[in-house]
Amino acid sequence: MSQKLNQIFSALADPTRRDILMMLLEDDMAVTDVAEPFDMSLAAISKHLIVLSNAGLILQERRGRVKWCKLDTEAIHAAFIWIQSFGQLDPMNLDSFEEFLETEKLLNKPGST
Amino acid sequence: MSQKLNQIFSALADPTRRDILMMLLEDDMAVTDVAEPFDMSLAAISKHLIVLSNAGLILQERRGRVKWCKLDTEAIHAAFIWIQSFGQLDPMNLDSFEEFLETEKLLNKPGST
DNA sequence: CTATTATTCAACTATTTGGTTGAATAAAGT
DNA sequence: ACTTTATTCAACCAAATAGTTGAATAATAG
Repeated sequence: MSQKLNQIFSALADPTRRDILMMLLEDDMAVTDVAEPFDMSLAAISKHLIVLSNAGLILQERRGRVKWCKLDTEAIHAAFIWIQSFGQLDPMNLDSFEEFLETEKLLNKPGST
Repeated sequence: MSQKLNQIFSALADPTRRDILMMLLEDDMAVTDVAEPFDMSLAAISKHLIVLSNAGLILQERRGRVKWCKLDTEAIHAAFIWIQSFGQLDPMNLDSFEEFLETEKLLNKPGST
């Protein structure tokens, strides 16, 4: 579980990989097509895709000589849940929650207890 | 912005650092107290705290010879927003959304277009 | 002033990461 | 069969990461 979160967060820590995920939001893609917009070798993209796959952020399925990549929501969901549970952020009221935290920050100076 | 997300996610990718954040959820702590439960040198924890601080996940404030660490919600909020915008996850309806995605998975096989 | 406590710095090490290139494999197309 | 297309493998490299230890700095206590 902790190990899985390690993989998910470190996969998300790379901007190329986040871009890939965004691209896959549009549609499933072959490895070559994923690589196309990047100024980077195909092998490098292939490695990024393996990292994403190991983290459970994408699924890869070979069809003939093409390997299709598609989003897998499982991992992103796990990350989402972790962050959500962290500090009981209320996603429906982020703005007001933010205000609350701003107030907290002012009131709850370190050492004030 | 992208750079900030890099820092936030890679800070969250380490289990020691996630543990530290969880500890700080309880209360603000001095560096030495943060280090106490870990089987690791103080210097190592100090470095982890600097990583968390650089990512904007915590704030550190020196009071006398003690440096207090407290959560900063700014960064976790940014990560939350990124993930939330990703795939338009509706946090209030995660279960039904999950079901939706399961259905999508079955219908939207790669190469089905 | 001296000792103690809290924290960081500096130097070093091992491992991981993100990239490269060229060769290898796999599946079609002709 | 031969060629092209899609992807990965293997070997390599530079930089970053996570840890160590011992010395240095900073502030408080006696």
